[in-house]
Amino acid sequence: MAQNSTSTSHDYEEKLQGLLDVAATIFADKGYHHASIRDLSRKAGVSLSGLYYYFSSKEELLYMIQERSLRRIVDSLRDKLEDLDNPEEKLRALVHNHVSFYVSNMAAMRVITQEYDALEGEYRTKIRERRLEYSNLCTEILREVRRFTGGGDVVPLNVATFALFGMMNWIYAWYRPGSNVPTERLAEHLYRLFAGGFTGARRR
Amino acid sequence: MAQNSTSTSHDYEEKLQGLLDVAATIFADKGYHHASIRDLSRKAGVSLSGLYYYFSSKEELLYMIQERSLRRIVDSLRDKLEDLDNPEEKLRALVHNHVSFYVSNMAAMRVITQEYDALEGEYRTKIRERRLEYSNLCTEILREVRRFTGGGDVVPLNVATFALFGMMNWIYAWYRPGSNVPTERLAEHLYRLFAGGFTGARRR
Amino acid sequence: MAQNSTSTSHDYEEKLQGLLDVAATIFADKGYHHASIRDLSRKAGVSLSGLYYYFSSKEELLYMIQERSLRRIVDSLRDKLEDLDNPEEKLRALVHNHVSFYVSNMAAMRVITQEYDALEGEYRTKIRERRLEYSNLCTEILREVRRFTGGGDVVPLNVATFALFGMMNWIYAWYRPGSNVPTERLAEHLYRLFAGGFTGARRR
Amino acid sequence: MAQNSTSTSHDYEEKLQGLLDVAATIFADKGYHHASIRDLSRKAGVSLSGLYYYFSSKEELLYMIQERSLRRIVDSLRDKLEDLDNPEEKLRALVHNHVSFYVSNMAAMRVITQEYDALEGEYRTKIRERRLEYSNLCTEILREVRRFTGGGDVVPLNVATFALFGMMNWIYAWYRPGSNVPTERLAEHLYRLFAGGFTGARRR
DNA sequence: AATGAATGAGGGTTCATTCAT
DNA sequence: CATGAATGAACCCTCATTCAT
Repeated sequence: MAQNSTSTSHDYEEKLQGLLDVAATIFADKGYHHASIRDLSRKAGVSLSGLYYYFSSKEELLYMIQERSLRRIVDSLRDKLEDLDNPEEKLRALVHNHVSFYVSNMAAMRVITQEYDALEGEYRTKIRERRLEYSNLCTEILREVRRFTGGGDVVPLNVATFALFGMMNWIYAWYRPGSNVPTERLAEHLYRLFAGGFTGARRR
Repeated sequence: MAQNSTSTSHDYEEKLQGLLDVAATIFADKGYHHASIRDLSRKAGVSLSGLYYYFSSKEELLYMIQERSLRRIVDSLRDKLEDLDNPEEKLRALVHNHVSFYVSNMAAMRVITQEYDALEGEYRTKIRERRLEYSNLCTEILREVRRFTGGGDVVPLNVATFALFGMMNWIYAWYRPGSNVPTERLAEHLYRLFAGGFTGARRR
Repeated sequence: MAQNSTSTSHDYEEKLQGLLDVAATIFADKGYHHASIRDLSRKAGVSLSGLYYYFSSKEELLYMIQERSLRRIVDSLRDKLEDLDNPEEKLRALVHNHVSFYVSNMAAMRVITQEYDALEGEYRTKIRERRLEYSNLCTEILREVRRFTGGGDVVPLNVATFALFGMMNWIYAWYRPGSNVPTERLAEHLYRLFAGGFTGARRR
Repeated sequence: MAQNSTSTSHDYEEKLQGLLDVAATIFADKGYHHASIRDLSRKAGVSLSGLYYYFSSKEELLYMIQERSLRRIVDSLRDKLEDLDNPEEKLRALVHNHVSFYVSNMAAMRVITQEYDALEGEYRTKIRERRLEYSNLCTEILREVRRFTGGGDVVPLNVATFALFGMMNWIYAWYRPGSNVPTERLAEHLYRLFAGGFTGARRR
């Protein structure tokens, strides 16, 4: 209950996350390569060298942004799936989870979507694994949906998976939160567009 | 008819297009900001300063790549639409046109998709106009489709438009030509996924 | 006799010497300027700032390493000289003392040999004095040898002195302890090479 | 005979060599790691970035300095050896060649002597080979000398080789050209010191 | 129509050192 | 005694671009 330690790793974590947030914004705005550590230094009010106490390279910074957001989005999805049995509801949960997370973390999600190629070596490998984990989760749900609705397998599951992610990840290019389409509704639109095509694609 | 001048604008045009192609590949690979004019000089076998005879800045290079490809894709679409009356066939033509062009010009299309923000000022304005022209074309077709199939207007047309482009533009992230899904079939898959959802979204 | 204080200058001295040893190794390996205090912090298992309790600057660290080793080598030489009368034996003692100390303190000796120029101001002055003391000792012995063997003074004493130190200080560049030439023998080889030339140089 | 080309690779070579000379001086003065490319830029009157037209990294600069001097000293030695048969004369030529080159190229030679460890990878390998070539040449001459003078093999040839180089390479630490010992005489002193010990070492 | 040589601005990163705790 | 957190200065290097030739 007591919470009286003066300076703990809690402070560190908080400051680090703050830096990651600012960095995500900058990376989203100018692109990873065009963004400079000096930009971050300026916006975060931390000296250039002081930043390196929190990460050891610009690339690690990029990695941390991607890793943390991917983990959060997948964790939050798994949470929601636990309470659901109906495959279509699961798919619906996935879309709503993704879209809602995307909109509230536009910067980080855009970085994930656009700056994967900027990672190299081990960083890239680890992020690839996390992405794969996520898309596999999606593919499995789609498999259940198809089994459940009895649709023909006209469209390969992986094509469908990527089509869905394409629809959702393109959001950054046009959608602005606070527009006349609320996020909830946007998610529902995308869900219906995709699900309608996916389950209905059998007849033809 | 005469073609006897030793060095004509034909040569110039050919060489320029060659440079644009190489540049598109590099920009697609490394991203606009990370790519360097030196990379282009090396890959194209032209001296660094020699390049500046063909374009006046790196940004103009980026602009030309985007402008030319956008023009070609829209022109080719308009061509195909002329012969069609059925709205669903028009939508189908749009998807096939986009996907087929995308796959055979992966580099340039990726640059269009990902490096729009790298443009500034007048360049950006002009490309925005071309993009708008293209997406308006799409929205109009969707409007016709909806009128034709009599679907309810659950999903706003602009949302649908962007969803469709999202699906198609995500191709670069996963599809490799020569895979076991031929381009033709890929286009058909995407068309059915989208059209099924878009026209079927009324019932629910 | 009493040794009951919990933390004495003995502890301090011991820890300091440990740090100097580690530092000497690092300086020898990477060179003074290329080595970083962070390297020392890592290798010594002491925090970066914690190091500054033991020395006040990187340069002082370098100074202490050189000063202590120079003092030890000269002290040990003086000790040995006390028991000797024969000039040639004195020269032999000098060579053996130097070589044996050099090999067992390769790191520090290499630092002395190579990083004198890195010192500035007072530090440099003090080390210069110690070096001078040592080389004067050598020159004096050579003078005695020459008087004793009656050789002509073809080779100036200072040239001979530096030639001798050159031979001995180059050891770091090629000799590895544990090779098939034991240190004792190495010293004897160098002694004979030099003494033979120095005392024999008269005839010609 | 005509030599009227306006701007040729001759200019380039000349400028490069000039830069290498200035760089060698700086490296000799401050040490490779402590010296900065900015120092070179300043002293050479060339912009920082302009330097990179002539070399691609600080390390390549170091490599070129070492490589060129090593080649020159070995080439010049081979030249002189061609006219000689007597082994002792060959040894004498080696010492005179080394010392005279050393003194007239003090900076570069000091860099070779002191900054070998700063090289890494391929650069290091190549310089090691050149050094080996040189020291092998020396060892072979010593072998001939021993055979010729019939001395016992008390001192291993490699020990003798390194002792000789040690004597000669220590020059930078004390000798100043223009002192009261002319270079010619210095070389002769060192030759006699070494040769006397090496050939005389048999008697004992 | 093309190039070699050069530049200023800015990039990411490391460094020795400090200071409150 | 020892540390975590921070900093200013300096580092090497790359960049898009220019200009005389």
